[in-house]
Amino acid sequence: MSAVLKTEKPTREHILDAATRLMHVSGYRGTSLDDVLRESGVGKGNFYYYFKSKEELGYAILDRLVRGFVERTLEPSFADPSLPPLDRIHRFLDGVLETQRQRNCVGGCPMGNLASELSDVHEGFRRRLAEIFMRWGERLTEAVREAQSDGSLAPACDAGRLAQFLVASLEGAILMSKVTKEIQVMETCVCELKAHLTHYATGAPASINPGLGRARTPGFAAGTGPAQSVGGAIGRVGAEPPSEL
Amino acid sequence: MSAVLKTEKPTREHILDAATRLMHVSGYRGTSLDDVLRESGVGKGNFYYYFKSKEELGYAILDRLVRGFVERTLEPSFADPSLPPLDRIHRFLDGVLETQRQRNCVGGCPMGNLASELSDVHEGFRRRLAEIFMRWGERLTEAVREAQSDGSLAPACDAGRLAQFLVASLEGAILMSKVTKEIQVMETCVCELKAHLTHYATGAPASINPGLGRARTPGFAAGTGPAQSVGGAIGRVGAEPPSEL
DNA sequence: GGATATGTACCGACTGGTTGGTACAGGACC
DNA sequence: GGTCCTGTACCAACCAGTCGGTACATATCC
Repeated sequence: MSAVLKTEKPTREHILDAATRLMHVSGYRGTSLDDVLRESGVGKGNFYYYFKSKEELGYAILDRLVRGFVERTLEPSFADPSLPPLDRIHRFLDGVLETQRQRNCVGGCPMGNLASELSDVHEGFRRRLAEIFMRWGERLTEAVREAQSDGSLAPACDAGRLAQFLVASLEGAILMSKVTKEIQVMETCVCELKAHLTHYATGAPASINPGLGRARTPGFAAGTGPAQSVGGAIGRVGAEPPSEL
Repeated sequence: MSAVLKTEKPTREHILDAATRLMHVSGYRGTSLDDVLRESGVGKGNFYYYFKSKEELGYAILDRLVRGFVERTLEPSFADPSLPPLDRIHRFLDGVLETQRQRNCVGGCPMGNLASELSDVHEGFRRRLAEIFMRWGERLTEAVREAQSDGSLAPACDAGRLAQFLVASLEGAILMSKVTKEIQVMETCVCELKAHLTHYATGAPASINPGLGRARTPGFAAGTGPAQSVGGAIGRVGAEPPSEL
């Protein structure tokens, strides 16, 4: 023991880690306090010392989640000065895709999940989530504007609306690859979104979608069976969660 | 009373109606059996006469939901011979948008909600949902192909991938307008999707997004507050549910 | 420096209520 | 009288949240 490093890892952080992991897979309602306590090894009384309710735990998770997302995914892409503005957007899209690939399509977007689960049932969560998505959209808008003043995107295009569309489509893409458990769905969507951006490029005559993708992915072709879930991937997330979203 | 019309409305249907309504807003886990029983006025023993478990009730809801969606939204759009193929796709997109508008952005897509809530937690639901989205995508693929052979969409474009993208983006758009409670978000996305299709048109030089929308909607512009929820819209769905999705 | 007090961190039993599900008795209709 | 329905009483498991109490390090006072 001794006083070598007193702050080994504060209990509050332990709770947040466990709860974030569990709720990412099972949702807010699907995760009981007892689950969180068991997973984190913290007693009940201790939990209520740090959080006054499950609701407040949820808020704390959301706060930490969005901070991690901004720091680890959003800003590293958009604030990279070595990349041309349009490439920064591409890198962002690829980043989100890679996160889903690393997770084997398990969990989806934690913010999107909470939005789906709680928006119509808990106004406090709804408001916070709406604000999170708005901020995300605003940051993307900025990135689009940079690409416009750089000349790689047409200035006539409404940056805010395009950004809104990108956010929504990404969320949908994550959800669809979560339900099909096929990363190919997300690959297709990201590729299609890049094509959409390209179409707004200043002088581009527009390329056509199959040419942009990797290795000719299937899409909805013949009536082959769906899913064939990745062996035991359900509920298993590689040890340390790679990163948020 | 009397035998005028014996099948006034079978109990099973009553249960399904109530459960569908409740789960659309509160989700699968957020809706208890007691809620369903209270809402439908059916006793517990009676419920378990028709359904052997809550899970089976969920499956039944899903079956009815997808049937309704195909009959009331998908086919009326895609099977309309009076419309040129590309317009059929537009009409479908508009239909989904209108449904959300009528619902005041409450509920979102019931299939999308279940997918988000259960995909990583219940393999049976996940498989069924994946198949539903696949069938939906296949029907859209067909529609895209018709537009291709008609000449209004470029034949080089991969119909399956485009359809997959449309489904995912629509789901994302519904989710985002559910969380922001602003139909404008969905309007923007639908408009952007139409533009995306236009870009794949055979000879089109591509129009730019603001020109396609209605009345110049805001997007992510200044840092104005979000949401400002529609007066009392939360949880309120206009008497009879207008239609599914 | 020793007794007293205070604040932080923690524990696990307990409460009242809800959950999905069962058992079973009685009614309606043929 | 038997099959098809239906209402009610009941169950164990689980839920979020409360409670009384403990351990301990640091301050306060004499």
